[in-house]
Amino acid sequence: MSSILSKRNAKTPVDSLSKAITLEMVAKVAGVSPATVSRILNGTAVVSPERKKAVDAAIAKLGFVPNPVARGLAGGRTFSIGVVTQALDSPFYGSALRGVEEKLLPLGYSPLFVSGQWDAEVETRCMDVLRSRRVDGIIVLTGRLTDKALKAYAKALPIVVTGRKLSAPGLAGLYCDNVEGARLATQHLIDLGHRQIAFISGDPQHPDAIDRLQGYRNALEAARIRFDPALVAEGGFYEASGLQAVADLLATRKRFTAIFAANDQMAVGAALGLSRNSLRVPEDVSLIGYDDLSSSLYSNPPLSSIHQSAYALGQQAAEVLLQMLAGKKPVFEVPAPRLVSRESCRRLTI
Amino acid sequence: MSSILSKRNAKTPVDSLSKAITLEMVAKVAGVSPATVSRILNGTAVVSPERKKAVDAAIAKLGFVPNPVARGLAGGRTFSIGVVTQALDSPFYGSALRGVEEKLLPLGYSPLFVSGQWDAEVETRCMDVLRSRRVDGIIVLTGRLTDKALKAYAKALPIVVTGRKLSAPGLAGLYCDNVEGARLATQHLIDLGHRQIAFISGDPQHPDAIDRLQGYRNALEAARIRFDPALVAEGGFYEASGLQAVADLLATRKRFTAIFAANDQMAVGAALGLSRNSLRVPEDVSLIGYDDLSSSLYSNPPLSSIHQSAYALGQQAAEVLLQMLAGKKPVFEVPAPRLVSRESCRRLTI
DNA sequence: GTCTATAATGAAAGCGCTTTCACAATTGCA
DNA sequence: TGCAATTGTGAAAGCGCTTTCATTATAGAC
Repeated sequence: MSSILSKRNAKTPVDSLSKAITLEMVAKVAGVSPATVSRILNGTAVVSPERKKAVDAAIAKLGFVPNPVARGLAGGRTFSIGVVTQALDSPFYGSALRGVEEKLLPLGYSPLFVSGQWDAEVETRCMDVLRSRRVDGIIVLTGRLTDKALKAYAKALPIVVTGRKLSAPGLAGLYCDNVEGARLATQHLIDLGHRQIAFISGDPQHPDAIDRLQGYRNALEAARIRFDPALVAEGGFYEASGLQAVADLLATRKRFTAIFAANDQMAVGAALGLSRNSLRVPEDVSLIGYDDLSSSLYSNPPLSSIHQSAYALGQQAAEVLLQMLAGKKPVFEVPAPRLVSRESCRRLTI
Repeated sequence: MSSILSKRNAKTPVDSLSKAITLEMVAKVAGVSPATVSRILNGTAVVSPERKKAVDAAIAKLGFVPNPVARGLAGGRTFSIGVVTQALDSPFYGSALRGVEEKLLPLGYSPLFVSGQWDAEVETRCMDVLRSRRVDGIIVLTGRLTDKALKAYAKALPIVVTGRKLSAPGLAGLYCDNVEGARLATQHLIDLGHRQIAFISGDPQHPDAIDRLQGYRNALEAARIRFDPALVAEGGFYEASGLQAVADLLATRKRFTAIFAANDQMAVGAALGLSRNSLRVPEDVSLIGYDDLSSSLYSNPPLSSIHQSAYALGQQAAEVLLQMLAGKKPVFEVPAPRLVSRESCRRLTI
C-alpha cells in the first residue's frame, strides 16, 4: 500500500491534479473490476499476480493517487491522525509536532494539528473537531483533559497521550518521569555544593509542574536540606514568568545560590531577571532549566538543563499510535530524562 | 428510533460520537427531504421559514454535526486549508501557524499543516499531499517553490503565499518589505554612530536573505559608507550559524562596532559568539536582529530587532484566503516592518 | 469421475452528503 | 382572466471509494 502512495510519476505540478484519475479509470485500463483495484490498494485480499501486475502498471501509467476523502467516506478510515498540542508556537511542543509529522507522512497518514491553548474547554472542542473529521486516531500532547474524558474518547478510537501514566483499552500513556528529571536537576546543583536552591515552578495546574516540584523536594530531602517554601516562586512556563519569579524571589531577601527553573523558557526569563539585578550566571547564581530546548544551547551562558527530547517523544507517540492502528499491542519505553550540564551552573567553592 | 435519539443532547463526550447522526435522520425528524436540510446547512437556496425552523430544531435536538468527509466527497469542498510551513518547530513560523489557525477554526475550516523543510522537492510533495486531500485552498509560508509552480497550482485552487510580490488569478502574495526592514535596522545602527557594521546574512537561497542584504547595502550607501564584503558573514538562519558567523567575522580581523543579523535566531547565536570572545553586548558590539521573536524580549540583553509579526501575517494570510474562497477579490495591506529598539544597541560615543 | 471446500473475481450496494432536475404552487403582468 | 416567470421542494443521481455477496473457476477428497 505505502509503495503505491509513495510512488509518483506526475511530472509537472499541474497535470497531476487537473484531471483527477479515479480508481475506476485504473480498473478500466487494467481490465479488471474496481473491487480488484481496491483490494490491491489495501491488500485486503489475494489477487492473482498477473492482475496485480496489470493494475500496478495502470496505476503507474495514469499516475493514480487514491482520493483520501472518498476512502474516508467509504471505508471509514481517513488516514489522518489528530494531534492535540497546546500551542503551535511553543518551542517544546513544536519539536514534538515535527517528530509526529516525520513518522506519519511516509506512511501516508496526515497529521491534523489543533491547539488546545492549555484550556480544557478549548481542548474538548479540538477533540470534537478531530472526531467530526473522522481521524483514525488521536495524539494528545499532555493537555488538560481529565483521564476519564480520555478513556471515554478511547472507546471510539485509539488515543496516545503524553505526560500521563494512563493505560486502558485503546489508550496509551507516554509518561516521562518528571519527578526523576527534577530530582536530577536539583541533585546536580546539590552536587555542586549548593544548599540554598530556589525553585521556579510551572503553572500549578499542570501535572508536570507538580511532578517537578516533587522531584525538587525529593532531592532536597535526600540531601537533608530543609525545604523552604519561600524559595519556591510560582511561574507559568513562559519567559515572562521566569523574570517575574526572580523578582519575587529577590523580594523575599532570602539568600540563594542557585535556581532550578521548571522549564527552559522560564530559565531564560530568570537569567534576564538576575542580570537586571546585577547577578551573573553562573558566578553569582547557578541556573538550570528543564526540557533542553534546542535554543538553550545558545543562551548566554549555554543553559544546563534536563534533556527530554520532545522530538523523540513526538516520534514515539506517532509510532505507538501506528502500532495500535495496526491492531498490535503497543510496546514502548519512554527514554529517561537526563542531565545536560553546560555553563550555567558552577561549583560553589566557598 | 427518533425517540431514543431525542432522549439526549450529547452530554458526555462518548455518546456525541458513538452513534453518528446523519443529515438524513435530521430530515426525517424535521419532516423534510435531505435536500432541504442540505440547503439550509449551506444556505444554497431559500427555504420557507417554518421548514427552516423545524430543521434547526431537529439539528439541535439530535446534536447533528455534518460529516466533513461526506461533504468533501459530494460537494468538492472539504473545509480544510492546506498550510505549507517550513519547519513546525520554527519560532517564527510557529507564530504564523497560530495566526492561521485562529482565523480558520471559528469559521469551520481546519488547517492541514505540512512542512517543506526548506526543500523544493519536499515542498512539492507537500503540495501534492494537500491536493490529494482535496483542501479548499493553500497557504504557503515563503517556501522554495518557484513562482511559476505556484501560478500553476493556483489554476486549480486559491493560493496565498507570503514573502513574495506575486499576484495572479487565484494567487495572492503577501509581501513583507524585507529591504526596507533591513534598511531600518542598519540605519538604526548608523544613527547610533556606527560606521563599521557587520552583517550576518541568512541562507543565500532564501529570497528574504537577499532582500535583507540589499536593505543593509542601501542604508550604507545612503550614509556614504563603503560596503565591505569582508564584513558580511554568511549564515543559515539558525542560532548555530550566528555563532559561526561571529567566529568568521572575528577571524578576518576587520574591526566592527555593530552587527546586524538577518534574523533573531542568528543574533542569539552571535551574542553567544561575542561573549565567547569576551566581547560584551552592547558595550563592545551593538547587535540587532530581525523578526522580533517573542523570545527576543527575554534574551540577555533584550534584543533590538525589526518587528514583523508572524502571527499577524498568519492571520492575514488566512483572511485573504477566506476572501478568495468567498469569491471576493482580496484587499489587504501587509504592515510595514518596524524597528523595536531594546538594549542590545548602544550609541557610539567616541 | 462426482461432489464439496476453497480461491479469485465482479456486480452492486452503500458511506453521508450535494446538486441537478422536475414538479407543483405561487406570483406578476398583460 | 390567462399565461409566463418565478419560487420552494423532493426525488434521485452521483462524488470515488470499500465491502458484502454471489459467482465462477480450481483444487481436494472420496
